[in-house]
Amino acid sequence: MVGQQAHDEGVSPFDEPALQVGVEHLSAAHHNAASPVFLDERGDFVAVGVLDFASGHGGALRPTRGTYGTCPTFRAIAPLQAGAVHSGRSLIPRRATLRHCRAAANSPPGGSGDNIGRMSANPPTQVRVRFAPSPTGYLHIGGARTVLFNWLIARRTGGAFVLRIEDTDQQRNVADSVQKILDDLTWLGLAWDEGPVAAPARAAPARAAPELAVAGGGSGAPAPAALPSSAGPHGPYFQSQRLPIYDRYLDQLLECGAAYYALESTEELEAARAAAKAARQSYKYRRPDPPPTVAEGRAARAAGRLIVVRFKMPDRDITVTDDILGNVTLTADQLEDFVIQKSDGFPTYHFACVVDDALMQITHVLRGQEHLMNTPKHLALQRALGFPTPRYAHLPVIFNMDGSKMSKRDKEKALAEGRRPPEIEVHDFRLAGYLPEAIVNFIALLGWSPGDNREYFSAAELIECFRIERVGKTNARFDREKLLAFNTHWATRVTSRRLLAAFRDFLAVNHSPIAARDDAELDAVLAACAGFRTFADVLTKAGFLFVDDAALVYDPKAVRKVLAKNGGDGYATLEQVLEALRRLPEWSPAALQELIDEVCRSRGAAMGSVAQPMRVAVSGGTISPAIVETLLLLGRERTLTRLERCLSERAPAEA
RNA sequence: GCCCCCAUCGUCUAGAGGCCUAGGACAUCGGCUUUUCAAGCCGGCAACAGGGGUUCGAAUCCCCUUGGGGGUACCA
Repeated sequence: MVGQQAHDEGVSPFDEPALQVGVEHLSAAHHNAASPVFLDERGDFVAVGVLDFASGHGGALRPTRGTYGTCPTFRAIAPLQAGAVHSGRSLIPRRATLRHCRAAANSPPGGSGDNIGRMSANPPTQVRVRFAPSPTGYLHIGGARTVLFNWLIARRTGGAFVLRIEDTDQQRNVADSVQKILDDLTWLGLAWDEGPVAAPARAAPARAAPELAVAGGGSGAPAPAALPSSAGPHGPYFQSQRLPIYDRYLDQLLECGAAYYALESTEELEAARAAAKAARQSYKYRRPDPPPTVAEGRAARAAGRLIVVRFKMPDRDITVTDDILGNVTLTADQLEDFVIQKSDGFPTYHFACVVDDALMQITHVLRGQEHLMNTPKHLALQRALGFPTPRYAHLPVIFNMDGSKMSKRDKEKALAEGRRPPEIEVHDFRLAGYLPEAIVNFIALLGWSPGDNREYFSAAELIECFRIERVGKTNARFDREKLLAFNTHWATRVTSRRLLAAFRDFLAVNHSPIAARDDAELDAVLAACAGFRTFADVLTKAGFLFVDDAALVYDPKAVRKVLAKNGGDGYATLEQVLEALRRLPEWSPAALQELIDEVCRSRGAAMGSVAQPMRVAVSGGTISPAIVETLLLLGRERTLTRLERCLSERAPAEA
């Protein structure tokens, strides 16, 4: 209708008065079909708009409320524009570009309602997402980000978040690592709806109200088997327990000729690759012609040969439609017949993943960008098996600040070089004293942003705000300083009850004897250390409370600088302080403060030259809570004991 | 080598052809506060990788270059 007509004329037929002004003045301005310029009543230049008719897709203007311009496809985004108000000189709609115009035009009207935006052009009855780690260790922080985004989509849409363990590589599987991953996820508060059933947590629960990782009534005790059991309607959720399922589909492919046994040995293939490399040619597996028959393959296996099954990659280009990256096409010559079953009978990742995604009715696949090149394989497999294709979104990668990949090997390297190992896996951050709230908030911002200036988000707020279309394409670097700032923030935002629970978790995972202290004491410590960056800082600042008076170690540098210098002035101060403290009738904040003030006055000294000697004497170093807090926490007896001990062990004075 | 993806302050990012003299946050640098370490408050510095093109107008669209990343397995 109007749109098409406008397209032909190259001028927008506006139907609202405000817009007609622009049209009337159009002739006065420089304009042509491709770039009209609009003037306001006074003839001032106001706007705007680019119509790129030449390249075949319109673009248009939507200068004021309720109408839009020329591009037929533009109509599709009208719902997005509803209610938009423009003021001032600019009449450019904020969120309408050709790019989006096109995307929206391809979606059925009304398809962007209460779902996850671009990822649900065809809203399924239920969104089902999954995280599919292979059990090789603790959960990597990058994996945590992938989990988070999946989880957010599931929670936002009321869909299901499935956890599936991809343990098809028997060499790489690490014992106990499934439980570790489960623990990490639980600690982060990212509960799965279907998947392995977690064993009881090994440390005190960190979340105030952790969502429990049991679905489908998985109330029983963990199975005594090596692997935890699964709960959910599409289980088991361990690929190693699904071998018969893969075999069934494999036979189907073999029988219809879509796959074949490939007889080459690993050595032969390696030699062929090496030869291609030596000849500076790119290697591509060449399908035997004709390929071995199924009977030949089975006979070879029966004879003990280690052979694989390959999938016949169709000889055509394959385009991946990615909700973050757009369309990515791989040409036929880049696609080769790939292995779907290894010689040990296990499926490869590609095969198991496709079969399970289909059987588990996964609708959206969000995974790391390292999987982008795998997707054409998966698409072809889905087509051959008659499976639907889920929507895909490949997430940008997370790197170290120096641009290297964040790898757990970084930890070993640092240790070997005598540096403090960096936190790489979720568990490392837990041990280091971070709050899961801060981790979740921080990693959410790695690749995603809400579009406004907000940065602090609780999990609930993330669920509300997160949209896949706001995930960027660029790789991010992991800025530990910023994480620290987020942790500092969250430590002051969570309730004291929650903070205490998290602190207890920190103490428990670190096997700290302090975990035995009672709530009141730990609460007081936490309060005195307010402003701390991590729980580890709490220990550096208040750790002196938890050692025996006789075992307190004095930092020689602190003693020298604060007590012994200036002819032992610090010690002199201490003697006076000790004397006064002994006579202090009441161990209260006010009384202590008054006492310290009095010592300052009588000595004509600044607060610092009284408080610091005291701090060193009772804590052994220069770092502790505010001095009154410190004395209160320590109590009268221990304070006096430590002051006496400090004076009796007096170091030689320095000038 | 070949294929693919990406490119705004040091870092995470906002940016949807004219709201840009490019915004926010972290870091950093000043200042305030001060009893140490933190925290807090105020302020400053700081970016469109380069080159072409399209356009009246480009951070934004196109091309090339450069840089970064990924893939090129019987790993996932």
